[in-house]
Amino acid sequence: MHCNIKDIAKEAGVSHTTVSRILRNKEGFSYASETCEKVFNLAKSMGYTPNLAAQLMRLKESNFVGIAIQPASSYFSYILIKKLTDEISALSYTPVLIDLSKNDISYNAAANVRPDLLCGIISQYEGLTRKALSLLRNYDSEIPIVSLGDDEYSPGVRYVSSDHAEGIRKAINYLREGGHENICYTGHDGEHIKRSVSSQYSEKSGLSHSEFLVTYGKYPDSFAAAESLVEKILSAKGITAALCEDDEFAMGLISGFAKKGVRVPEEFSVIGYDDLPFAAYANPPLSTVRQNIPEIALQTAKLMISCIQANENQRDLLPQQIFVDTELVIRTSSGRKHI
Amino acid sequence: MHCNIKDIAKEAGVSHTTVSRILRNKEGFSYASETCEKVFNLAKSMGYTPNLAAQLMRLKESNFVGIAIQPASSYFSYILIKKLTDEISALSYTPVLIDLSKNDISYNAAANVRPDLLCGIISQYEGLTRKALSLLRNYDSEIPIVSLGDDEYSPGVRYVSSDHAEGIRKAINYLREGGHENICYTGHDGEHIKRSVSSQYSEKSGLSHSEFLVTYGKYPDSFAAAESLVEKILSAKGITAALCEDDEFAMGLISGFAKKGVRVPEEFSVIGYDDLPFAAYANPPLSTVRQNIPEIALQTAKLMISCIQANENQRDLLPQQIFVDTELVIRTSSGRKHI
DNA sequence: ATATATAATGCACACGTTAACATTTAACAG
DNA sequence: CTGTTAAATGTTAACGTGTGCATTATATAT
Repeated sequence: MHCNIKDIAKEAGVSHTTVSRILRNKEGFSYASETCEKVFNLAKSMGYTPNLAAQLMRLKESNFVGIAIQPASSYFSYILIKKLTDEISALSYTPVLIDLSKNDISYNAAANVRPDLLCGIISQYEGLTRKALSLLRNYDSEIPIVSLGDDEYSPGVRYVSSDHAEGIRKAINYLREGGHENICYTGHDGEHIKRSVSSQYSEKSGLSHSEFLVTYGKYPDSFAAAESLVEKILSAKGITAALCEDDEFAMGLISGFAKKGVRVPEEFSVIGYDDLPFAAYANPPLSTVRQNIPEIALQTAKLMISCIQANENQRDLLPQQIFVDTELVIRTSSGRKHI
Repeated sequence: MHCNIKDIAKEAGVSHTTVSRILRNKEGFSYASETCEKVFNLAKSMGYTPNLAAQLMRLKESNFVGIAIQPASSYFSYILIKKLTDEISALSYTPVLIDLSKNDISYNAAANVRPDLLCGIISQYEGLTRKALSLLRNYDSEIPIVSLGDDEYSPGVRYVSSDHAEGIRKAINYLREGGHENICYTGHDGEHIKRSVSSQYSEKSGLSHSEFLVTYGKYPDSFAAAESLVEKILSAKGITAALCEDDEFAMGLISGFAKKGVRVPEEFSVIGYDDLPFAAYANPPLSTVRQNIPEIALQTAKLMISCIQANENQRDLLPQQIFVDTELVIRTSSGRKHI
């Protein structure tokens, strides 16, 4: 059997309180150094580890950080989530993947982890953040939320995001300098869109709203959505370059062009977004806007834990948004306008 | 504040025991239907949810299923893990990502979730399974482990895996029928290899050991590893086709060939493995052996939960291994031998 | 009418931990 | 020698839940 602090106390000839205070090295208490040593040694030799359930019940604060992920996720999301769980673990917190879509409040044995057991929530996009907020309201809980990706609309929710406006502007400027006059921004305006293709970007990045070409309806992934957009792009005469929502979309577009006999980059320039692992190995290798995933994960984890550990006053000092720089990576799928 | 069963009891004019037994609808107790109704209604209107920490402490069994993931993961792993967490959630258990590489036993406040809090562990490959087993031994815990991918060597560990021997055989047979006589199986023999490229498969799938061409050393991903293998393949004269460890490797290989001016599939046939989302949109579209990820996830989750819920006798009846069928998907990166 | 079963409930404790509130001893100032 | 302070430790209660062991009232069997 697994031992507890009372077992150690009995063995050491002290009270279990003493053991608790020494092992958790509570400040404000002075213990004889020999007592401390005895307790530490016994804890080690007896293989003691604290009972997390009891701690949780007593302290009413866990080290579980909930990560709300969307049902259908892109490669980008997966990589980001993985990095994020690593960073959270590294900060001595425990990442728990929570499924907010099924997470109803019920008096039955808890199916999913509920907000009252978590010390913080990281949510993957606006929609989930709203869901999390409404759940928290039911629990009248005050645990902090950090959102991945920009969310201007959820009050009190901090977020970490790539600086998309700047990233898009860099790509557009590059294309314009290459002689492209008619550029479109392409993506999928579905339920699970990663970055909102909204007018806020058009202003910031110098695109007009008419330059947005997006797909609607259900597609299994970005690839399929992109392929379906090819006809639309070709029928809108004069467009010579596309900036895509993500690298998958770019690959789908190139695949669709290939089927129509349109050569990339000779006849059409395509720029992806994210710089996923496959981007450099695609045919042609993808020009793309790289998102700094490790940095996003690190900043998100740090902001989350800071929020958790801060008291109310300190929390006010923490940044409301953190923007992470992107990098334009030029490979072969884009070039100067030829025709 | 969040209410508990005593609050409900007071409101209903019954003892908290009554509330507990009714809400958890314990068999063997008969309660007046009006009492039941009153309690149910109060639980709902007061927004009651059980305190998981207290339940955990009292029952000494959690619904946390630990998922041990390797530090560097492939796209395949990410998709599988996501599906797996969905299935586990659907079965009313809570998936917790655990990082076994850092999970030491310590008397400090538990940094990561420890095995004694989990009701089961799913581990992603052999190496992690061994780590988990050794941790569990320290805790003298008997919680079940299910491994993803075949692991013949860990006693008592059940596993779910694609039938790789059959998958590889199908691909090899297809290539042979296409006139290819010299085929190589390529992959990366690194620390985090997904499927062990070992002699067990050569026998089962009809490949000789000399037909394995693998990379060694550190590479950031399968793509890079594959590119580095191109010279080796070309210098071993006569090889006209390669079956790859995964689709990333196949894409890397094709990219490497392109840089050397070798055309795929005209001069060389490449077959991937997994059928990742990008495979159909690669240029050329990838022939590949599809792994049925949803089915693997489903079977793994079901086996895990069955193990958890089974008593010792029932557990003996559960399958030791489950093999999931693969499917050969022929696209454009492979064809008949031309030269 | 008495014994027996069963429906309907309550009491009190235990799980392992932390914390508020003591208590004892020694040191040290006046 | 008394009063005060600090060092070093202990007592006890509490967190919310589930369960073993009662208890009461009612129905049914003999």
